[in-house]
Amino acid sequence: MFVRLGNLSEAWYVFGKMQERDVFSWNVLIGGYAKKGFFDEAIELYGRMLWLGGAGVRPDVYTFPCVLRACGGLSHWDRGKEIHAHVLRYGFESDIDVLNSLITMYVKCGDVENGRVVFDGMCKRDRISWNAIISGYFENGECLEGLRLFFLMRECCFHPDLRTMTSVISACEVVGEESLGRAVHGYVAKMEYGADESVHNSLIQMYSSFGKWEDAEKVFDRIECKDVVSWTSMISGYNNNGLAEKAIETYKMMELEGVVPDEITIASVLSACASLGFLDIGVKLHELAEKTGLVRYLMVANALIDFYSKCMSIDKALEVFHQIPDKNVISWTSIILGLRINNRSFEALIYFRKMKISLNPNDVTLISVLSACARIGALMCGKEIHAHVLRSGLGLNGFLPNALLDMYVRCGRMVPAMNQFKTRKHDVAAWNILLTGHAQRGQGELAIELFDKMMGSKVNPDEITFIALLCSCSRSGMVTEGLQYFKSMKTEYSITPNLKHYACVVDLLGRAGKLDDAYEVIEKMPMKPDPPIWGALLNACRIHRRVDLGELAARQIFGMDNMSVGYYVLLCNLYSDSGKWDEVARLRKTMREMGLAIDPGCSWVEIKGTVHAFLSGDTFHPQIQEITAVLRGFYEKMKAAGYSDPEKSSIDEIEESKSEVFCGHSERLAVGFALINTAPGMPIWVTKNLYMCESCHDMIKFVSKVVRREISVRDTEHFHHFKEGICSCGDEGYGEYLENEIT
DNA sequence: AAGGGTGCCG
Repeated sequence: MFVRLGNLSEAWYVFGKMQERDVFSWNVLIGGYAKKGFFDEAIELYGRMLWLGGAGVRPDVYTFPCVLRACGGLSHWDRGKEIHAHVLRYGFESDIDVLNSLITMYVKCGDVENGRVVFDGMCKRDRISWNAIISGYFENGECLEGLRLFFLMRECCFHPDLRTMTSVISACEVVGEESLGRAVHGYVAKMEYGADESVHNSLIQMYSSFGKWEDAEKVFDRIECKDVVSWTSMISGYNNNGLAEKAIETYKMMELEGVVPDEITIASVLSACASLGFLDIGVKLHELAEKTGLVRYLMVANALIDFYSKCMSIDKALEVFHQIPDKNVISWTSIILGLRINNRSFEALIYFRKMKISLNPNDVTLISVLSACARIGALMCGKEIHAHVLRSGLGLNGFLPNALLDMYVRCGRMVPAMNQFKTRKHDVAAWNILLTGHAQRGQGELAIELFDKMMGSKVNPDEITFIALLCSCSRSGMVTEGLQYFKSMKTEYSITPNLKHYACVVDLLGRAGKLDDAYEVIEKMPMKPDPPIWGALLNACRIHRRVDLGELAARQIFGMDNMSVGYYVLLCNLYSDSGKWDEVARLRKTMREMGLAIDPGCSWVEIKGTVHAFLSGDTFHPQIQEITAVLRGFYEKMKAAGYSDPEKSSIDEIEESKSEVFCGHSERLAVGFALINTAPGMPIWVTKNLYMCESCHDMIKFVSKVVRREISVRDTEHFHHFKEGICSCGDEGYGEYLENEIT
């Protein structure tokens, strides 16, 4: 009685008082513990029964299933094997229930082979035997063998039940058997009792994973009593098919229906908010999770980190991260990636070091860290990860090889990049990474050569391929070629140009001085131009000092309620380059009133494997006195050689520019620091988060000549390679980059 | 028995 009431301690007490304990009383107790999930206790009791039970007490057809279930639940293979021996010793080798539970035990311990041996040895089998072995194969990843047995089951005239069908449906999903999945769906629809929620839920999941979200929707709509799993399956189905808006709509409907979300629902909806940048809805979900206590689930906290990061609220993400008591790999990976996305790659590397103390990074972690290394030119750190990848064998598939390739390309190391490229089969992304590398160096000819090679290798170009290609043409002034490729996108490769391609074309024409043509492209394009398109025009107007058209572009951008500082800076530079100082002052005032802060310039330089970061106007660096002295020395020499400062006042980095002597720009500081801390003659590699200014460009050119060192500065757009007083960009921001490999 | 959080190249 007490067992049935769930009061096990009371039952144990009564059991202890009993004078005579027969098999039945042992069974009741063992079964009670096993059913409640107290598997250790159940196994312990079974042991006592054998030792203390006395001559008359032997395990029977009821005892074995209970204790085997406990072994399966704990994945105690050794114990299970021992009990298998007991089954044979006590003569139950032909009892169907006992053998069925043996199959289940082996399967749960991950040993489907021994389960199969038991199954094959049975002289009679029932539906449960078939279910046990079939779902065993599915659970252990051998879906094909499971499906084979499923067909065999029907040949043997056993009718599968709903449980069988649920596993079969998820097996179809795993092996990607869409037509079989559809057939199973048809079969289920004709089943005697009709399908239940779990069958429908797995159908939703299966169709979603095939990208057939409309079919998933049909199944979902037909479910009469949708439970939390049905709703969540549909939400994540939309999510995985890139329909985050629909995912959020579905969640709202679920709320209206009064279904209570659980931790998985919250995580899925947060993921939808993250991809859409819906800060307010996500914040509400956060509040809900706090109120209901669901934040305690690691999955929810991790989803929150990702959500805040992608909504550019990295400080909130950090707050959530630091509140997690036991962070797992995903928590760390999410915060590292979040810092990377929010332009805080330097800190991302610091978090990676901290993480490694207690946890082993996985492939996704390494991809995120490599991406951070690529942003700040942390070559040594990237190489360290490369070594780790080779040691761990993680790098053979997935995104890791391309992440390594990207890291080498962005760090300017083309030789290891090409080695990385050559060692493996390349997909579109790999080609795109190399193309992007050429675009950054303004190597239009090389980009076209590479594109031809790519076409020769039967890899289909995608939309990103054309962005890289158009970019390369634009930076090299190859207008005709660029326009030709733009046209061929649709005609030859059936890729419809998107907003980004149009932005490239506007840039292509604009940079070449064909400003009116660029404007015409914008006017005639089939979709509504977005801020980056007008931004490309504005930038072209800045280069060619066309105030009227630039103002028109700026009005369009500001009319779209855009809060990005970059466009204000561009307009400001257009005014200052054109000598319109009143307008500059007016615009700066507006910016101050709007509370728009200009991103601080930041440069990084890696010395002996350590990345050093410099902010513009940095005065706190321990070696700042020395750095300033060195730079001042060069400045004096330059002036003596007849150099005069450029007239314009750039507000790219700091408002009160100290341009007369020493502008304090971060790339200068980084170069100065590297000069002091590396051996003479050694090359210097600097990475910067904004564009280089003209005065720094002049100065570094001069420095490269005086100290006879090669200096590379990679800014957001180009690689500048300074050697003997000449820059690879040809002082135009574009030009030939001389490949010069130093590792 | 069914649903889940992190990912390269504009």
